[in-house]
Order: sequence, then C-alpha cells, then structure tokens
Amino acid sequence: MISNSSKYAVKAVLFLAIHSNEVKKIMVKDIAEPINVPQAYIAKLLQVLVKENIVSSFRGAKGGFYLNEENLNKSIMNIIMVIDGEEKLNSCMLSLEKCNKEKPCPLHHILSPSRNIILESLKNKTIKDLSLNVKLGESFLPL
Amino acid sequence: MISNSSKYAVKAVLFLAIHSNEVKKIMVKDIAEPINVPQAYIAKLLQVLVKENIVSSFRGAKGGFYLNEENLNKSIMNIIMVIDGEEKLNSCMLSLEKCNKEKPCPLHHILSPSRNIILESLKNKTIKDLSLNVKLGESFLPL
DNA sequence: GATAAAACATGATAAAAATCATATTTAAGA
DNA sequence: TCTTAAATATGATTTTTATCATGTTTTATC
Repeated sequence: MISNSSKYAVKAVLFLAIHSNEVKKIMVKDIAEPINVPQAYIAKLLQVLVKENIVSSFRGAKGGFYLNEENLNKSIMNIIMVIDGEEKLNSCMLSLEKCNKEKPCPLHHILSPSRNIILESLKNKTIKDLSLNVKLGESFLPL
Repeated sequence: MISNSSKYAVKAVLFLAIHSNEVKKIMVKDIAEPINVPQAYIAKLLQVLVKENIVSSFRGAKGGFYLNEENLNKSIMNIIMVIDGEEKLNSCMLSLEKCNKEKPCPLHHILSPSRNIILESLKNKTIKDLSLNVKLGESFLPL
C-alpha cells in the first residue's frame, strides 16, 4: 500500500533529479505544475523531504529546491518510508494480519515472492539510477 | 492499491468457503467475529458480494450466507473488482499516470513485471483453490 | 396468523487522507 | 535598511474511506 502522497513525493524528487542541481534551484510552483500536483500540497511534502535530508533547499530570494550528490543517492524506498512510514509498506498488498512464513495466510504464497522483488527494487534503486534512465531515453517524464 | 474493504471481503469469502456450504449457512455475526471485522461493515460488503453473485444468501429465520459451486469458482480478482472497481486496481502500486510500455515512467521497468505476476495470480486463483490450500494445511485461517 | 430470526436497504457519523490558505522567516538586491 | 522573493510553519477545509445505527422485508416455526 503506497499512498498518493508518496507517489507525489517520488514524482517531485525525480523531477528535481533531472532538472535541478546545486546551482540551479527550482521553486515549488515550477515543480508543482509539470508533475501535475497541487502546489500547496507538494510544498508541504517537500518540507518533510528537506527535513529528512532527501531534498535540499535554499530559502529567500533566488532560493528553491534542488538535489545534491547525497540526495541523489537516496533510494525510492527512502522516500516512501519518510512519507508513509514503515507499517504501511510492510502491510503491503493484500497480505492479512498475523501472516508470516510459518503460518502463511492463503494469499501469502501467491503474493509474497513478487512483493519481495518489488520491495528489494525500491530499496536498491537510487534517484540517480532512475534519472540516468530518463537521460538515456529509456523512460520518460513528465509524470 | 487494494482497499481495506477488499481485504475484508476476501477474508469473509475465504471464511465462507471453508466453513459454509449449501446446507450450512452462516450468519453475519458468526462471520464478523472470527475474521475480525466490524459486523455492520462486513454486512454491507456481503450485500454487494451477494448482488454480484460472488456469495449466496438466504433470508429470514435459518438464513445466512454461504458459497455454492459457482461462487467457489470466482477468483480473488473478481472480489477486488466488485469492491474497488477497475481503475483502482489498474493504477496499482507506484505506477504513475500516462505510463505504458511505449512511454514508460521511470518506475515502470522496475515494478511492471512483478505487478503483472501478482495481477495474473489474483485473476487465476479461485476461492476454491485457496480454501483447498487451507484444508491441506498449506496455509492458515483465521485471518 | 403471530412471532422471531435472519438478510437487505439506507442513511448518519467518525476517522483518515488529501487539499487549500495564511502568516512567518530568510536571503538577495536596490 | 527596505522591498521583494522565496521556503517554512501551522492550521483549516474538503473529500474519501471506514464505521455505526436503524428501519424494512423475508422466511421458518409455533
């Protein structure tokens, strides 16, 4: 289960990865429009991303948001964790309560392998990986 | 994205598959408790499942819910579709808008294969399959 | 028939998620 | 140092999802 907010956050970070850098900062309104998310909403999300060191920002005139090298090495999972928290992700998909390898629910066998693959990918893929992908023309923005 | 309601519905149907049959009907309160879902809530869900021919019911005294042979052959996907509707399932996971094979978003390659496997499984596995699984001791209720 | 036990139907309330609004702080540039 | 442009902080509103409550219809049994 991944919230809308997390999706928005991923979009914003990806956008920044591709269009910003330490000397080219981008302000909220110029992020919100192309990724198609309400400005006030993404502004709020960006603030938690900044606080959690996933995005960098600079206040005042000529300010804006950007990603530095450290930010670029964060994983997609990092973003989702910060926005949604752990439980939400671990109770992912259909898997029901009190379900584990020893006492699997009837859906465990069906969902677990694919689910684990997805979680591993989200953990391993960095923002940089994905933005490189876009730069090589293998995938596309806008989102 | 699969809602709580869908999870509840799956739990209820699975419970009925294992504990009911044409001659042994079960009433809401005896379903709600063991699957750990508020009675009034599951009652409402059961009503749409009955209307959509996924669950059978009998009104009045000695009435209750049960699954007939046709019901047992419905897939998990059928349940989710009826409760959540199509868009919700197709906008599953992280995949962002306007994302398809021709113009994949940066997450498409990562998520799509596993996601498709999951969707196929949900489509192919019938209620009967899963309840058989429980009867063989390969997976467990309560949920 | 009358009564009781059940599903069915409908609408109200509560909680959570998403969205909007507004005031404060920081920095640049005149 | 004043003005302006930006992020930041906080809280209000709206929408959606989840939950609760109450009355109506159907069927079995006495």
